[in-house]
Amino acid sequence: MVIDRKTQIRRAAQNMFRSKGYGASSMRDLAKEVGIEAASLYNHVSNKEEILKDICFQIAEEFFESMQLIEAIKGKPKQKLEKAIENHIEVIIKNIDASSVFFHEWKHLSEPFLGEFKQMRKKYEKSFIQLIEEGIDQKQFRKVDIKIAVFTIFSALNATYDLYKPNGKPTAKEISKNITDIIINGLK
Amino acid sequence: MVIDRKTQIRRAAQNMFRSKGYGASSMRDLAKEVGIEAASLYNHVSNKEEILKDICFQIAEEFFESMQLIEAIKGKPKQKLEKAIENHIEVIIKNIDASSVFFHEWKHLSEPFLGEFKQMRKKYEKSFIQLIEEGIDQKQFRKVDIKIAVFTIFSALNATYDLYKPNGKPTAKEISKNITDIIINGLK
DNA sequence: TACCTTTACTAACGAACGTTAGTTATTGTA
DNA sequence: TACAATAACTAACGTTCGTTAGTAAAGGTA
Repeated sequence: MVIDRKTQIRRAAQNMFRSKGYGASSMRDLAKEVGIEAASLYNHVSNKEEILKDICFQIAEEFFESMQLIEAIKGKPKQKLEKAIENHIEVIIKNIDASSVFFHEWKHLSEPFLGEFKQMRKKYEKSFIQLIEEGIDQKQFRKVDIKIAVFTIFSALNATYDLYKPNGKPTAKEISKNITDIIINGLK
Repeated sequence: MVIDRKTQIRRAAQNMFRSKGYGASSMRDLAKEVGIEAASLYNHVSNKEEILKDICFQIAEEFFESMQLIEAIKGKPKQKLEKAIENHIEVIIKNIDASSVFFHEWKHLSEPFLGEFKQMRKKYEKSFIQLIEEGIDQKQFRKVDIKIAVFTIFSALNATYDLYKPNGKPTAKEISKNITDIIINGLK
């Protein structure tokens, strides 16, 4: 399968930004990875930040889409939360480099993208908050501190980065199942 | 209280590395924050990486010390794990900027520090793994996938960064109690 | 064939980077 | 009072950075 230069640049950037960080990844490094000169990158992207912006916003899009599917479900909060976590982890795994950049490198965006980004993230968090509120209202969940719970869950989902190895064990499903299990049922 | 220049530099660096990242923090920025010229920094530190190294290794030291206290306790695994989590969060909160640097900027270390750092972290993780293994053996915990559990817990503890605001709500104790509660008992 | 678009190249720009050299003012100590 | 140490400064170094200008080769289209 042939992939075009822009995609090639994008993939190299995801990988490099993830492993070295945005600031430590130079356009020259990136060009070398792709196999062209640094100046040639500018035939495909307009500047360095655009690459970061595209990565961050595309992943944001994916998270949103997966959440919209959840909100359409007519199920109990517990099932919805389980599904939301599963979807979230799936998005991470399907875009393991890009989503790591999404989580850790967004702060290098400048305005107006930075503000827009933060807003989107807040909206996504709110969806999870509502899910847990619903669950508490319907007595499916204990009466936990919602804000702390949501941030704990979000952080816990980031374990995926340390756990997932392409084409290896544990599989995406196993990771998803186990993390969900710990969040819902705890260790005890 | 008078604090010496080196401490002043260290604190400014912790704060700047955390908010902008190591790569995006220049010695000139740092100097400005301290109120001196960039060159003057070199009267107090030998180079930029040394600052990062000192921050990372000092926090590593604190995590280790807190874990040694745990291992000396003669209690049940569940209590030990609870105490370990509590201590861990306490170290984070007591060094909120520095520990954030510890978690996110260590990758900018070069050898031999990088290798040494990774080794220390692995050792610390192993302590948690043993705690959970013990708990499963003694049937205080369910039979979860240990590796996934530990990484999930570690990640969950990082929620502290998003939750803790100096001299505000929620307090360190509240954060610690709630996160521990979710990890041990789950949402259900 | 003639032209346009695409994509690569080399060369270079100005800015910022970490760091060093050399100097000076201040302070503590003999 | 004389000397040494400390910590600040200015100036500059060589390097790397993101990016632009200008050009050439290749391929598609009229």
